Amino acid sequence: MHLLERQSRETGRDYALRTVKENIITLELAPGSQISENELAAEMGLSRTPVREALIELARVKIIEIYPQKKSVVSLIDCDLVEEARFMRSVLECAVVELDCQLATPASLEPLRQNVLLQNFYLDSYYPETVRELDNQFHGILFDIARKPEVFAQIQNISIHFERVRSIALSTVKNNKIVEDHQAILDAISQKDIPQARALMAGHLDRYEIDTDAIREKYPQYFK
Amino acid sequence: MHLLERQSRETGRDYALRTVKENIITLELAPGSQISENELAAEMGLSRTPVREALIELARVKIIEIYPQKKSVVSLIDCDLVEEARFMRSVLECAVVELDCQLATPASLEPLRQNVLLQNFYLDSYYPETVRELDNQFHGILFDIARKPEVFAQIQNISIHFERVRSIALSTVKNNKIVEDHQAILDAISQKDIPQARALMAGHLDRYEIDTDAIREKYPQYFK
DNA sequence: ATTATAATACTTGTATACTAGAATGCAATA
DNA sequence: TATTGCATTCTAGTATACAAGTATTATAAT
Repeated sequence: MHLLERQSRETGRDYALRTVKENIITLELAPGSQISENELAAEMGLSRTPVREALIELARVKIIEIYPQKKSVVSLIDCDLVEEARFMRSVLECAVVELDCQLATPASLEPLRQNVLLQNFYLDSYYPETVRELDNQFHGILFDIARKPEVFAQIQNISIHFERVRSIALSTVKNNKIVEDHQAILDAISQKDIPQARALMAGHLDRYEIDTDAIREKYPQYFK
Repeated sequence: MHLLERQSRETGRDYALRTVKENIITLELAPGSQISENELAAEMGLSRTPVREALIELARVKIIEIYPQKKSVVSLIDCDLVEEARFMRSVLECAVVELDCQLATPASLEPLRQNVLLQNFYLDSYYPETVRELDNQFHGILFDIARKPEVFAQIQNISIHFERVRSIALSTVKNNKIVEDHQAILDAISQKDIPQARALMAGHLDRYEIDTDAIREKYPQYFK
């Protein structure tokens, strides 16, 4: 497992959660692989308690499955769940960009502009993690402008199914399409063009859906 | 605190979660009141561990706030959060009834019909808990028909903010309006009338929003 | 009387010990 | 050889002990 640096004031539980989550998304902890509270605890230099608390949280969104007294495994990729996550995001994000068109001001759009600039900057540098982080930030800012930060937080829980698939796709799929999408969405919001913004967002999130089949070809053992 | 009956095979954590959640919704654990892992554990006949795990889960949706090494409290009613929960539900439920109009068959609608019949039956009997349970079931069935069960599960997490407000409102607001809404939504789905179904659902969920102000008048100390 | 300080009694966070159940492997027996 | 049974060794669930931080309270000094 790839260990992250533990941040100051970060509780053991938060550290464990962040680490395990990251390793699941990057497939370092592969779909279907067994995980042990004891092993993880030892690797991260923690006791079982904080690790266990983190795993419970991950089990709640079905990204890991806990079989009591038997074992815990990283869930296989479940296309139904990925579709549910996509549906949830798509529906909510489209509603949010509509709010953004109504609520955005030049000032509140500035962080968004900065973000897209950074995305363009890192596009050719090949830092996949940074690109993914900026992508997440972009969407998070949209929820902030719409004053729905907690909705975004809740979406992110189930979105891990989505992100795991996406992290595979990012290596093979051109990121420039994604950044172009973001730029176009930003422009539509600036012009307060609600139908256009909604359509662009819907198309943007659809991009990831298409990739699923290709990934399944490549890694069939990762799928349910 | 009002103790529930522990179900067979229910883990201590699930029992604690169910109990605390119920007591928060019914205001038995009032907004703003301090809670202690030790006290709760003693009351429920458990140790701190399963209780603590339940509280962590509730803190994740901000229905309780944990101040490390200080205390934990039941969150005051936060109108912004209630609005976010309402927004999330409204947007997703409207999208789901649209799917229902497309996917529903006479057979798959049968559970929904049964549910509405039961709601009418209990309407005059004054079992507020049963009515609330049937209400939840109604909405859950809509998500099942649309094949989005996990989305419903996730919504329910944040919806506790909503439900807490609703549980106060139910005593004062006429339930028959709600059951009438449900009947009308069911009819619209049967007729595959998408615009009507969406409009009815939106109006249905709006009912709860209106009540918030009245409750605030009555229990100002419960609000942030 | 008031203020400062120290003791103490709480809180949650973490580590560890113990319990119960399930799987595995080995040995004994048919 | 095949099968049964027991022991070992996993697992997660729970209980408890301890650590670290905060608030309160009491006591003592000014």
